[in-house]
Formats: sequence, structure tokens, C-alpha cells
Amino acid sequence: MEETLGNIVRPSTISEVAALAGVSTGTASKALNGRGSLRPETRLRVQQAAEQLGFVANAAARSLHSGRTYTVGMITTDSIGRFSIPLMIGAEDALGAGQMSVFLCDARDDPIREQYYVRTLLSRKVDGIIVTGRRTQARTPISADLPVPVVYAFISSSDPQDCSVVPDEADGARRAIQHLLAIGRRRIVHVTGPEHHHSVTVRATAAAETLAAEGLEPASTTLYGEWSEAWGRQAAGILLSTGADIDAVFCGSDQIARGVAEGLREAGRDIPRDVALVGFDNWDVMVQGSRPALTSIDMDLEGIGRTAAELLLAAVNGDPVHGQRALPCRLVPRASTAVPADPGPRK
Amino acid sequence: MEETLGNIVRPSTISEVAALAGVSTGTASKALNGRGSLRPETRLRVQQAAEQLGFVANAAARSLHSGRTYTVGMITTDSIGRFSIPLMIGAEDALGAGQMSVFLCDARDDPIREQYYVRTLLSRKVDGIIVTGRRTQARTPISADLPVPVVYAFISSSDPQDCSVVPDEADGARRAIQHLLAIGRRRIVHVTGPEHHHSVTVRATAAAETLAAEGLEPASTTLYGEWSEAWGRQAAGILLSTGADIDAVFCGSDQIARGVAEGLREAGRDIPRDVALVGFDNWDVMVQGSRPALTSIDMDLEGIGRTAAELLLAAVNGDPVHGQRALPCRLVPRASTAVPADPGPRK
DNA sequence: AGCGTCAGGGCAACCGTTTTCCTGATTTTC
DNA sequence: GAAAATCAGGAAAACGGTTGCCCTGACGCT
Repeated sequence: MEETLGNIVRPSTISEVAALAGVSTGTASKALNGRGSLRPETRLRVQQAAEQLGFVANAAARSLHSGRTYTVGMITTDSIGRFSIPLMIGAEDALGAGQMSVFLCDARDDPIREQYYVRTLLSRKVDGIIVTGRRTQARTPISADLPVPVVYAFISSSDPQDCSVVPDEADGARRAIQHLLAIGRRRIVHVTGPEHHHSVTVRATAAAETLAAEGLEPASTTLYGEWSEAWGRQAAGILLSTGADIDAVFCGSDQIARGVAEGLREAGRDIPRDVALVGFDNWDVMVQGSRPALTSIDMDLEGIGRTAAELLLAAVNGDPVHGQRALPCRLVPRASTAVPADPGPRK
Repeated sequence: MEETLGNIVRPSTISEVAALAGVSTGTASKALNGRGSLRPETRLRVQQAAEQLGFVANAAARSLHSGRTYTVGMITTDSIGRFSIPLMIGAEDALGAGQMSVFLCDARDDPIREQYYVRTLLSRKVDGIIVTGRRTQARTPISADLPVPVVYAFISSSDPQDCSVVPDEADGARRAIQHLLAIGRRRIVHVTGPEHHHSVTVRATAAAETLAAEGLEPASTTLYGEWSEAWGRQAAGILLSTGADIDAVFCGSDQIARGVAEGLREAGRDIPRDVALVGFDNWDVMVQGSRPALTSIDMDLEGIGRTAAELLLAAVNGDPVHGQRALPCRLVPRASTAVPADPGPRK
């Protein structure tokens, strides 16, 4: 019953298949690929011979002839990490559906390794390259004038002509603020990561503008720090000690938000009744681990990976897309912004 | 200055290099590969021509002749996740150093996808396959009688003849208990994941045996639940409500440990003074986010990935290794088991 | 001067597959 | 019934690179 591939021991070639079926290799090729004009009976005979031998066409030989490898390279510039994974999954998804295989290259933020990988990928004649990674800023292109298309995913290229797919972080920040406004909060503050990080300024600016559009001002000056729970706790302390009158915090990451949540909770503030909380990243382990579960902005990394792969496929097929494409974010509401049905007295 | 690969536009072939250098293609090949006997001057001339044209040998053509592709497939059976990443990094590390490229395949726990990927990898004539993934039990082999070597990493094959590299989880549990004993704890309890999970029983058994070897009994019956912070908090509640007299908890995961830490802390127990805590996985975000920072068992996933890759390379080179190899764990001490210098009064 | 030796490098086969061109054989058409 | 059209399948070139074999010419030796 369970034969699967158990009969493949030594890989067989098409000439062996042809010999077994009593035809020439050319005919065998046509039979297996549905080309040429063959008697149905012959075609069948070849197919059965191929089946019997467990024949799988040698991709190298095939690509040598066709010039295409149905293979792409994926270079992660920083190490494979939390952000790269969904990107890779999304890309692998779209590419796998297109029968493409993916070469994985982890450049670890080392330009030498990166150039080495680019050379390797070119020698393997990949049909295209996807570059992913996390950076504080747009990155320099991996190389000028490559013979294959390149798409940047999540990270963006500093050359505006290059094709980049990135999250619309301003959109994400806007959604966060608008959600807080929609549940009636007005005294909102932003706690986020290091100021030199591009994402940080984009999000902070968009948040401020969204408030301003409603005629509101931040309830306190934006707090910049690092991407950690510890900073979130510290920030909560700062907010409490300055006695700022706030009813919502929009955080630059879920980790920060979780820290803020802990800090506020331990000071006796109820979330979401006293202070509503919105995070950023929608990182499952953080949003679920937080108490209460955290409303967060999802950048749809998987979608970004998928889109990047689709654009790459399009470019490979002769329809290159240039410039940067920003994909909208999504707000995932959870308990940290759930307005209590009945305000009631504090317990 | 910054030429890098800017001159490669259309990939050039060795015959173009040969023509430019004024030699035959065979000679050019020998010059570039250090074969045959050539005048140093000729060799240099060819090398310069290759440089000038940005020549990179077509890997497909080369492998067609040599039969080797310097390529391996890596199949993750469950989705790419927290466990797969370090494994992949480790494997990629060892393989990259051996000039091998890695095909990434995410089978998503779908046997159909998995078989599809196996076929694809075989058609691409990979030199070997690494299978990784997380499972509650050993898995059935991906396929019988493959023409290339296979190594299982982290996950193990149910066929004892197959080569598997796994963490020695019993060793990890032993180290955890011994560490707790070493800092003077005697009333130890184990809080862990679902009982049907193979890892859970292995760790629990080893923990119990280590205690027994010291003539001790668990301070409470082992608590089985799920791999979540919520379960950790719940377990803390159970321990507190039953009034069990404990001075240490060994947890089956860092998430559980973090939950336990929160639960105990909120009940006024001091960690590590009243209760010491050891987690499992050494997952950075958990051990750092916990308060206090969590002592944990590191399974050295990267080392497992690296070892698996090395064994695969050995097999490819004709030295196959059979059977299961268990790598020791490592205890990483942090504040949650740091014995206070001065017991002093509680604050 | 003639022969042997060896370095240098060209030639061609080969890897496995696809595809074009071509040849017989069969069928259709007038 | 003969010419034309169609069909089935074979032969061979091509993809790009490597390598064993062989040829050529220069040099050294007697």
C-alpha cells in the first residue's frame, strides 16, 4: 500500500526510461511532457516505464537547456529572526505555489557574506532574488546591474527604482490612534523605541498627526527608549510619577506594551478601564501573554512576503515593477481596548 | 571604487572568457580550476578575462558533469517556528562553511506537501536532506530507500537505523534538578506541559529520578497542563492553594516558568529567596522578560542543527552515521536561582 | 643532426534533457 | 490509383562546463 518513493534507489535517467519503453530519448521526453504528436498508447507505455523506474527529470539538465531554474534566492540580511520568519513563510508560500524552490541565505548583517551569497546565487542561475531583513533605515542595494530581478521585502532599498514591499507603518499608527479615539479615549500618549529608528519616527509622526487632525494634543510628550519590556515598565513608572492624566497608551511594540501593562497594573490601574493599550507587531506570544490580552497592529508580514514573491515572479516573467509598495496594516482588537460594558466601581 | 558586481549584466560563459583570453574552452576551464599544466602567464590571462567579464561558472552545467550539486534540502515538517529557526541557522552555518547551499521547504505538517518537496529535492539532485521539526513523538521516515542521505534534526525518525540528532532532554532535566539541589533546595516540584508529549514524560521521569537518587521525593505531584504562561499562572495558584511546602519549581518551558513566576510574585512570594525557578528552552524573550530573569535549560538547538549538517556532510562524503545522537543540554543560570547573599528580612 | 621527453594547450566526448528537423508510413483527397 | 497531407517517432544538435586524450613544438641529450 504505502509504496510512496520506496522504489527509487539509484536515480534513473530518461534514456533508461526510453529503453524500457522501447523508444528514443527524444520521444520519451515528448511523452512525459505532453509535447509532440505521439500515439496515446506509446505515451502511456513511456509513462508507465517512468513510473516503474521512479524517474524524476534532472533539473540541472533541464535548466541547462531552458535557461530557467525555477529557483529563487532569499537573502536575509540580518539573522533569521522573528520578523524574517513570517516573511519567509509568505514568500515560500507564493513561490512554492508557482513551483519555485527557495535558496535560503543568512547573511547575518555581514556584507562579505552577502556578496558571497549573491555570487553563489548567480552561479546557481536563480531566476530572481528576494532580500529581507530588519534595519533601522533603508539599505543600500545588494548589487548594481544584476542579471536577475530583485525584490526587497520589509526592508527597503535606498534606490527608489528598486522594487520594495514594506508595511505602511504610518497607516498602522493611524489605525491605532483612531481605534483609541473610537472607544472614547482622548488623553493618549505614545511610548516607543529608539528615536534613530526610522520606524519609530514614522509611527510617532503619524500618531501625532492623527491626533492633531481631531484637534487633540498628546497627553504627554512621546517617550523614546528601547524595544524591551523593561523599557515599557520604566515608561509606565515615568507616566505615573509625572502624574500625567492619560487614558490610553499607544506603544511602538508589543514588548513595550506588555511592560507598560505590567507597570500600570502593579500601580493599581485597570486596563482597559483606566488606561487602554495598543501594541505594535501582533506578536502572538506577547499579545497572549500580556494581561489583559493586547490589542495590536499587525503589519501582515506574511502578506508582505507573499506580495514580494508575486512581484518577483511577475518580474521574472517580464513585468518588472519599480518603486516602493506600502501594504496597509491591520488592527487586531483584544481585551486591552475592550470597553467594559459597565464602568462599575473598581474592585 | 565600489565596483562590486556592477559589471555583470548578462551572465557570460566560459567560451566567452576563453575567446577573450585567446584559448580554448577546455584550457580556460583548467586555468580557472587549477587543473592541467598551463603556463602561469596563460592562467593569469584567463583569470583576468574571467574577472573582466564577471564570469561565474554555471552550477547546473558543472553538476551535470560531476553528479554533485553542493546543495542540500532542509524540510521543516511543522511550520517554520521558534524551534526551527536556531536549527536552520546552525545547519545553514555548517553547510555554508562547506560551500553548500540550502533549499528551504516548509511542509506545514502536510504529508502531501512533504512528498511533493521530496520529489522536488530529488529532481534537483540535492546531495542530502535534513529534516527538522517539532513533534510530540518520533516521526515516520520521510521516505524509504532514498538515493541520498537523510539526517533528522531535533525531531527523530521512528526507524532506529536513520540518523537523528536530538537534545538529551533527560540530561537537561537532570541539570535543572541538580542545580536546584546545589543551591540548597529540597522541596522541589515540576510543572510542565501535556502528558502525551514525549518530551514531557522524558523530562519528568529524569527529574524524578534525579531527586530519588538524592533520597528525595517531589514536594508535590507533578502538574501537567499546556505550554503557556496562562497554565503557569494557574499552576502557581494550585500550588499556593494546596499549601504545598515548596522552595523550588522546575518548569517544562520558559513560558510556563514565566507564568509561575508571575503567579507566585503576585501572591507575595519572593523569587528566588522563597522559591527558586528553572525554566526550559532558554528562549531569550521569555527569560529576559521574566522577573527576575529566568535560569533555564538550553537545548543548544543551533548545535543540533550544526551537528546534523556535519553528519549529513559526512554521509555525503561516504561516512554515513546511523542511529540517534543525543546532545547534552546546558544550564544558563540567572537571577531566578541566584541565592541572595544575605537572606535578610523581606522588604 | 637526430631522437626522446615533456610542457602546453587543443579536441572532443560526456553529463541529461529538450527541441528542431527530418524520414517513413499511413491516411486523405481528387 | 496517384499525389498530397498528416502522423509517429527517430536522429542529432544544443545548453555550459569538465576532463581524458592526443598533438605539437621546444628543448635537451648523445
